[in-house]
This record gives sequence, structure tokens and C-alpha cells, in this order.
Amino acid sequence: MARPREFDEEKVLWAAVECFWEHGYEATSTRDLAGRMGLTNASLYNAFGDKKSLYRQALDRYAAISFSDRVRRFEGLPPRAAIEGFFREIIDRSLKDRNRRGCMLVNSALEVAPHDRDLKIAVSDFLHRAEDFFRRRAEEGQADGTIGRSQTAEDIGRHLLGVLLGMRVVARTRPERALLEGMLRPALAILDV
Amino acid sequence: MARPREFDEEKVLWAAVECFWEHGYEATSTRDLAGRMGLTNASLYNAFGDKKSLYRQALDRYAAISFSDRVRRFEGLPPRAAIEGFFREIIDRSLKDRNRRGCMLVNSALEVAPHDRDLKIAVSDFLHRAEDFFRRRAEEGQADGTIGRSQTAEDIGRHLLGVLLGMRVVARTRPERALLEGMLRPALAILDV
DNA sequence: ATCGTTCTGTATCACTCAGTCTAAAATATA
DNA sequence: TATATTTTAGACTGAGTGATACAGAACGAT
Repeated sequence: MARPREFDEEKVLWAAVECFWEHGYEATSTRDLAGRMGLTNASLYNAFGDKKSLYRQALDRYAAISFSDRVRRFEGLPPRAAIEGFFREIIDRSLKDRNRRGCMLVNSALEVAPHDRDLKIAVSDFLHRAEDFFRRRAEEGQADGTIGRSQTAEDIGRHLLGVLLGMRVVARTRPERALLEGMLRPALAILDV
Repeated sequence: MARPREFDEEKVLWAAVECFWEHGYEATSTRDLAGRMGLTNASLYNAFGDKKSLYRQALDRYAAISFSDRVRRFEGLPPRAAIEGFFREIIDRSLKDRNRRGCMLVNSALEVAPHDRDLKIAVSDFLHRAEDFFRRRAEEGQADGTIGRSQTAEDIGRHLLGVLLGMRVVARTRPERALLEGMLRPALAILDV
């Protein structure tokens, strides 16, 4: 019925993800965004609403690609392999990340979630999902005897969530392999039978 | 020889700490700062230099009071008590923190350190000091037999640093006692003989 | 072909930003 | 009391902020 979009919504949204991911919410201006997304200010507001709405859409897209997808790829594996593989991938990604962008979800947990109700709920939900991923793997491993019972599955889930977030923080300031792997080693030892 | 300052530098600097601590660097304007510090824009620039310089001074002050002081209070205790006490205090503080400010050092590790060389060095230094605190306690505990040797003192230091940072992240979005304590429990179990 | 809708580009809005300038006010020394 | 020095107060700057208005171009439906 009307004139169609000239741009690829997926592509330009991912450009927004990269802006917000690297510089955070406040330090990214709508002009930076329009420039990197390759469209005008008017088109940006027309297609994505205001800045906060665009941030939310970018965060959801990031989460779908960088978090939900990872969970999906690992949750089918044997419990220990799932946990180890998950962390190994995080470490490798962190060390390859030349811009030290870290994890957009963690960045937003500190910068925007404490001051925005909607984003707090969204981020909190992702933290829950990461915790659940670890807890379920622990439950499975304890059931099939590949993971020990010295700690409850709940505590293992909470603990691994903590280690994951700690890695994400450290990776933005001290992306060192020895540090990240040394951080992980005792966590994996807890899983031993 | 000249007109003396009308304000207490310590008090107004602490007001700046609270601004930056709660809202971060970008979301805090120099007018917010001047207002909360109770002095004019000109006095602010005269006394503390530009915004970045003020942030650095605020961060150093925060670290001295909230980090260095804590390390000092616990490093004399028996190793296990030092580690446990350190974490218990973090948990209690996090749960009492109604504004969910978290830890200013961690906040700056994510927001400003990745984009500023000087602050990166400063924050990295604090991460090293936290890691060293835990590692030294582990060394002492392994020497006197109160901490097990299943993991090296280096890895214990790295791991506890990770858990600490993870707690600080989680506390800003999900400040729940069960989560924080469950996160810690397996970490302390690693210390068992 | 025309109408109605939605797009894009430009221009601009009112506002805030970090930072500076000027001049009056205040005080220690001489 | 006179002078030198520093702090105040508040107006001011130019650049940048998020967001909008408007005109015209591009298209599908009729």
C-alpha cells in the first residue's frame, strides 16, 4: 500500500547493537546511531521509536544472538561438557574481542538496569536464564553421576552465574587468558564427583 | 595571603563520589555535581579541574574508603575468617544498598575503563589488589593448614576475584540474599582442607 | 492514472552539555 | 588601611543532545 523501507531492518539494528555494545547507552548519541546505521535521523525515529526503545530492541537482538543461541547450542550436550564448553567459548570470545566490549547484557546490568524498570526486568530475566542453564546442567549431572553432590544444584547454578559475570567484568579491563582460566578452574573442580 | 575556601574539600568530594557512584560518569552532568556538592560551576572547576579529573579523584577517594580500608581491616585476621568476613560484608552492604549503587570500581571497570587509558590502569590496579588479597590469604591458609591445597593459591585468588565481581554485578539488578549466599557457598567449599 | 500511505532528506526545535569569563567579594599580609 | 591574591557568583559560549516538522518522493491499491 505504501512506499517500502529502503534499508534492511536486521542489518541496521545490528549496527545499533554494535554502537550500544561498545559505548553503552549514555555515550552513544542518536547521531552516532544514525550514522553507523546508515540512515537519517527521521528514518531512525520512524522505524525504531525513541532512543530508549531502540536500545531495548538492540539489547533483545543481542541477547537472542549472543546468549539464547549459545544456550541452545550447549544445552543438549552432556552436563559437564555443556558447562565447560559454555565457559570456554566465553573465554575465547573475550580474548578475541579487541574492542573489549564485554557482554552487552552485563554492561546494561550495570549502566541502565538500575535506573530503568523495564530494562531491569529484562536483564534480571536473562540472569535467571543463565542461572537456570547452569542449575539444570548440575541437576542432570548429579542424576547421571557425572557431577558431584557436595553442593546443591541450586548453589552450583548461582555460583557459576557469579563466575560468568565476574569473567565478563574482568574481560573488559584485564582480558588475560591465565586470569580467566584460573578463575574458572576451581569452579569446575566443584563439579567433580 | 588570600581568601580561603568556603567549603570542606573532603565533604564536597564525597558528594561527587555519591553522584558518580549512583549514576555513572556519562549520566552525571557537571551541573548535577555542582548542585550536589553545594558549590558553583566555577568553584568546581577551580578546585577539581575538569570532569574527568574530578571523576578520577572521586574514584580514588571511593577506593580508599570502600576498598583499601576493607582490605586493611581483614588482612590481619586468620585466612579463612578474612575471606569469609570480606564476603559477608560485601553481601550485607549490597543488601542494604537501597539505591543499588553496587561498587563504584566495578561500575567504572565497565563504563569508563575500557575507553580511558589512565582509568584502565587505575581500575586494573584495584583488580590486582583484590586478587592479591585473596591469594595471600590462600597462601597463609595453605601454610598453616586451614585451607586445602586442591587448588593453587593463584587460582583461588583469581576465582574469588571472579566471584566478588559477579556478586557486584548481580547486586545491582538482583540484590537477593539467597542468590548472593548461594553464589559464595561453593567458593568457600573450595577452601576446605 | 490517481489516491492514500509511508518513506526519506533537510532543517530545525528547545534544551543540555562541558567549560570559560568577568567582576565583585573576601581575606592575609604589609 | 592599602595591596595582592584567591574565591566566589552567575552570565555566557559554542557545540552537541534527543526529538520533531514539513515537504516531497516512492510506491501499492483502486
